[in-house]
Amino acid sequence: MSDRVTIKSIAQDLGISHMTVSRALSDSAIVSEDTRRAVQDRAKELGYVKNAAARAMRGEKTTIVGLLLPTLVNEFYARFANSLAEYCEDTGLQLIIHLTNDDAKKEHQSILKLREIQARAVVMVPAPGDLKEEEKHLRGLHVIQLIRTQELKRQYTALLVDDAGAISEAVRHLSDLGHSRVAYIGADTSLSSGKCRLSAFISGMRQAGLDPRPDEILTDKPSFMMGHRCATALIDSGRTTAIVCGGFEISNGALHACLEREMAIPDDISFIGYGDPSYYRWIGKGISTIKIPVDSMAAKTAHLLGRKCPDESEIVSQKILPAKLVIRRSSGSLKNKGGT
Amino acid sequence: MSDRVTIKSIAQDLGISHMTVSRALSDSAIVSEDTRRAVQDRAKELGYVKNAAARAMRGEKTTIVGLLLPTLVNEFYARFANSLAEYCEDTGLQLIIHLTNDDAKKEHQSILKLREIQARAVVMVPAPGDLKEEEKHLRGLHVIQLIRTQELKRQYTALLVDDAGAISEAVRHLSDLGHSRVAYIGADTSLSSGKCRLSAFISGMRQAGLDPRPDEILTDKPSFMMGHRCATALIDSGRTTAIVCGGFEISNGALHACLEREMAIPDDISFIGYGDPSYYRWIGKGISTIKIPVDSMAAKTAHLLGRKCPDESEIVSQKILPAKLVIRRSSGSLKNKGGT
DNA sequence: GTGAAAGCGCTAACAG
DNA sequence: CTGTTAGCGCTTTCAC
Repeated sequence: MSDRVTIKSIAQDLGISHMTVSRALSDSAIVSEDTRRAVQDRAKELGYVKNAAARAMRGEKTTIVGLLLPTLVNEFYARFANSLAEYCEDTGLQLIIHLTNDDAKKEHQSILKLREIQARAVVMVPAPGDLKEEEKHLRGLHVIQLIRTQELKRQYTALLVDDAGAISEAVRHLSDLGHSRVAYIGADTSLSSGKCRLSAFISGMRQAGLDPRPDEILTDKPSFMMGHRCATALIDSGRTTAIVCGGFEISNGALHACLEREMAIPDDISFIGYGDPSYYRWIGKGISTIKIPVDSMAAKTAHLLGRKCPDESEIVSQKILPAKLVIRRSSGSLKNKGGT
Repeated sequence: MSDRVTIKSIAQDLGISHMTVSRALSDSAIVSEDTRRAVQDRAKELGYVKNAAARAMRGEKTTIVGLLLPTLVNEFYARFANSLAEYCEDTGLQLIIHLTNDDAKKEHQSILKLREIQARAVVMVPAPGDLKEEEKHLRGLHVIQLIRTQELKRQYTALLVDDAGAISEAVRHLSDLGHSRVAYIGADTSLSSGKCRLSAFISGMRQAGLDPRPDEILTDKPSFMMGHRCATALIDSGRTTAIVCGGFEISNGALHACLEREMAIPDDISFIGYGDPSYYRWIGKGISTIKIPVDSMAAKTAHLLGRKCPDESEIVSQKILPAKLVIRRSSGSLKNKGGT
C-alpha cells in the first residue's frame, strides 16, 4: 500500500504529468501558482522526499562526504569529527565515517565504498603503508589529507601540523628543568608525521646539549597499546626521568601506563603528552602537552570542502598549522634520582 | 577522458554487450570462463566500481546506516559510534553520523536527509520534543532508538538503559557515608530517561530516609553548560555535600565546575558521575559513577541491524540493559561540615 | 552462452 | 504554462 511516494505517483494522484510535479517541487520553474501550491501541499501530505539515487544517476553531486579516521575513541579525532559533522549539518552534507584502524587495506576498502556511492569528497588521515591500487581510485575524488601525508598521495591537498617546533621546545623545557634522560615514544617513520616528530625530538635533544640514546627512542606503529607498552618498559628500566609523546593514542597509552604503575607525575617522572584532550587539565595537577589546533584544522577542512573545485591539479595546497607546547604541572624539575 | 567507468564503457571497450559484462562481474551468472576473466581483468585495470545509485534505483537496499547523536564530544557517544562504525566496517555498511545537538528540528532534518538516500536503517538518540511531522518519515524506516524513547516513537524498537537501580543505590551509598544533603542534577522530564532517573533519585532518597529538597533537585535541558551551571550553584550554596548526576554531559559539566572551583573531592564534596569515560579513573583518586554498558548496547544494536526485518509491527522490542554503580574514591564519607 | 528491451526516479531539452 | 521523450547505470526477463 504505502509504496514509495514518487514524482509520478503524485502526478497520477493529481491527474497531471510528472514533469509538472517536478517543476512545481523544484520551485524555480515556471508553473502556475495554483498547480505549484496544489503539488507542494499534496507532496507534503504524502511525505514525499526526493530520491537522491535518481539525482545522482543524472550526474548531480551527492551530499556525501567521507571521513577516514583511525578511531573515534580519541578526543582529538572525536572533536575533529564533531566539528566536521557540524559543518555538514549546516551545509546539508552528510558525513560518513569510516574507521581504518590505521590499516591500509581497510583504508582502501573504505575508499572503494565511498566511490560506489559517489562521495563528493573524502577527508582522510592516511594509514601507514601505501597501496598503489588505491591511487587510481583517489584520482577523480576530492581528497583532503589530514595530519599526515604519503608518498603516493603527495598530489592531493593536505592539512598538516607543524609540531616540530613544539616538540623541540618540549625537550628544551625538560632539559632546563634538569632532565637529561628524556625518552621519546612516537610513530615509526613510515609516515611523514612520524618522521618529522622524531627528527624534531632529536634536534631538540641536540640543541639542549643532550645525547639522544637509542634505547630511549621508541618508535613503532602508533597505538594505545604501543604507548602503554613502551612507557611501561621505560618505567621499568628505572632510568628515564621524562617522557615525550609523539602521537595521540600513544600519549594516552603512555599516560595510562604511568598511572597504572602509580608513578607520581612529575615527582617520579615528567610527562609531556600529545594532543590536548579536555581531561588532561584534570589529571594530577595537569598534564603538559603538545596541543594540536583541532578547531582550526576542522575550520580549514570545512573551507576546503566548501570550494567547488576538485578540478584537476592547481589546488594542491599544503596548509600547515602550528602545534603549541602547553606547560602544566606534569613536567616538573628533576628531583635527583637519576643515576644514583 | 577519464569519464566514469561503467558496465557499458567496459562492454564497448571489449566489443561485447553490457549484459555480458554485468553477468561476468556479478560472477554467479552463467558466462564462459574466458569472458568472465577478460571482463574482470579489464574492470580492475580500469578501476571500475559499481554504481550504488543505479542499484538503489532498482530497489536494492543501500549500504547506508544513519546514526543520530547529540554530539560526538562525549566519550559515551564516541565509544558507541566507534563500536557501531566497526560493526559497519565488518559488514560492508557505511555509517552516516548526524549531530542533533538534542534539537528536534535538526533531528527531523537529518531523518529527511537519510530518507533521501534511502538509508537502510537509522539508530537514534531521540531529541527532546516530539515533532508529529517526523513520525510519517520514520514510518518505513528501520528505526532503533537508543537510551531514550518518546511518546510518538513508542512503536519503534528501543534499546534502553535501566539506571534506576544504580541511581537509587548511589543515593543509599551516599547516605550510608553520612550524607544527607544529596543533590541531583539531571535532564528534565520531557524524555523517558529524564523521568526515570529523577524518580529513581527521589525513591532512593526516600529509601534512605532522606527528604529530597526541591532546591537540590536541578533539572533542565541536559548539556555540559547546564551541568556546570547547576553544580556551580550548588557549590556556592555551600550546603550540598554530595552531587549525583543524571546525564553524560551534565556529569562532565558538573565535574568541571567542581574542579574549577577547586573543590576537593570527596573532602569538600562527594561526586557521583554518569557514564564512565576512561579518564574518570584518573581524576583525583577516581570518580565514582553510574556506568552505562556502552559495549553491550553497541553489540545489541549491531545485532538488531543485522536482522532483515524492518517489516511492519511484530519486532517492536524494548531491550533494557542495566547500568551499574561503580564506586571509586570520589564518593567519600562526610567530614562534618554540613550545616555548621 | 549471449544479447535486446524495459524500467527504477528524476530532469534537460524539446514540443505543444 | 504543460506534456513527451530520452537517458543516467544497472539487473530482470525474455529472446536467440
